[in-house]
Amino acid sequence: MRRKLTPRGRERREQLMTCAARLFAERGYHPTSVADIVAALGVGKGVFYWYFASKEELLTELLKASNHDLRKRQQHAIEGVADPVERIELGIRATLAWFAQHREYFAIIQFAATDETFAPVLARNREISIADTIRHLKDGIVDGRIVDRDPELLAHAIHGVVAELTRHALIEGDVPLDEVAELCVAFSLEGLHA
Amino acid sequence: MRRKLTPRGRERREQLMTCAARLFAERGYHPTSVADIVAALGVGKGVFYWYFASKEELLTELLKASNHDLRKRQQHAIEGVADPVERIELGIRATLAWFAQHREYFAIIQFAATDETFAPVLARNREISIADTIRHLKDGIVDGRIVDRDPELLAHAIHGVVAELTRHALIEGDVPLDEVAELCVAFSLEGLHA
DNA sequence: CCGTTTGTTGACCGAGCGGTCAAGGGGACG
DNA sequence: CGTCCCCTTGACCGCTCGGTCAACAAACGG
Repeated sequence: MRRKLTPRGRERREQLMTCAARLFAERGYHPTSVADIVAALGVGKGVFYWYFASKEELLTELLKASNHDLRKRQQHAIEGVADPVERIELGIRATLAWFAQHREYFAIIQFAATDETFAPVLARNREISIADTIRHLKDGIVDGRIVDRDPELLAHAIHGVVAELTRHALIEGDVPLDEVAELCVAFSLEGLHA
Repeated sequence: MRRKLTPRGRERREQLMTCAARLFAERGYHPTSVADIVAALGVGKGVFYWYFASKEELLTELLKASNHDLRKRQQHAIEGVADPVERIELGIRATLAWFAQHREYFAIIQFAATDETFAPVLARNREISIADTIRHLKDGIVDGRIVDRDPELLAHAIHGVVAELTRHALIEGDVPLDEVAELCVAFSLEGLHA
């Protein structure tokens, strides 16, 4: 494993990450061997360990990079919008749109949550995201537009709706994404109430 | 592996399942070896393969048995209640109460969802549960008490809220379960609306 | 008291894993 | 051309895994 990379090296590293992400998503982390990853790229095993210290480190990098990318997209989506309820809505839509473009990561993240080696990384990612949501919720509560309940629990509830409906939309290919996003927002704002 | 078991045999089988469930929850499925399981029980390796054809079969049995138990509890909870909204509420509370008593299974189920070997079993369990919820939702929609939106998506939304808040309540030990159940119900019924 | 069935043991096996490393290619630069 | 250094190779290592099996113990019915 080396730290300084030439442009060529940086590309290889990215190839490895992309390829590994696809395989992890398809077959799972443990069942995918390092040999599988390098074979899929048609290179020798040493290449892997030139760019990563271990299989474990690769997944950690994958989790960090994907979360960074998602977060960037969310922030870009709500940029310049003041209304807290609207910010929540735009955040939800951005999240769904991101996962639609990076389907592989859903399975990977879900696995990582079950493995105590990676759970900490994921927990940190989630905490940040929850904290963001809590901020908007508090603003909305102050404005009297959002029900006055524990913002942390509310934030988790929203995350739950988004996560499960994202999963459903990604697996059942026939559900139009817009419709799902619509319902995520509507359900979060109004619940089942007629 | 044998099919006919004496009472003594049935007890051993249960010991293995309980023990394995604990280890799977603590360390994960793949990282827990069959040797670990039998060692934790202080028996030889042959015992495992007397009761189960494979490690895979054990987890499948675990998933089926746990789902059967949860479902029994849900049905018992809503038994004799006619009102659809109330049935949904009682179902949610029963689910949370069951997971509070069987914490191990949350991690196990979450892992199983990420492994294509076990995903089908889990998908079937979920389908059944979603179908139950859909029935109540449709009743509520007919009554005009529930918003007229796609019941399937609504059912998934409810499941998402319950799953995520259950996870949060189980991991953050300090959140009182009643309060979480309360919010699950309130959020599902009214959303964020003030 | 013996035969049968049920349950248990732990050494053993082949396979596959994550990870190492000595050796060698090839582009850039003098 | 020589000589760096980045990158690549793939045989190899130690180890653990899921799973097998011949032998044996314990319980039970007759």
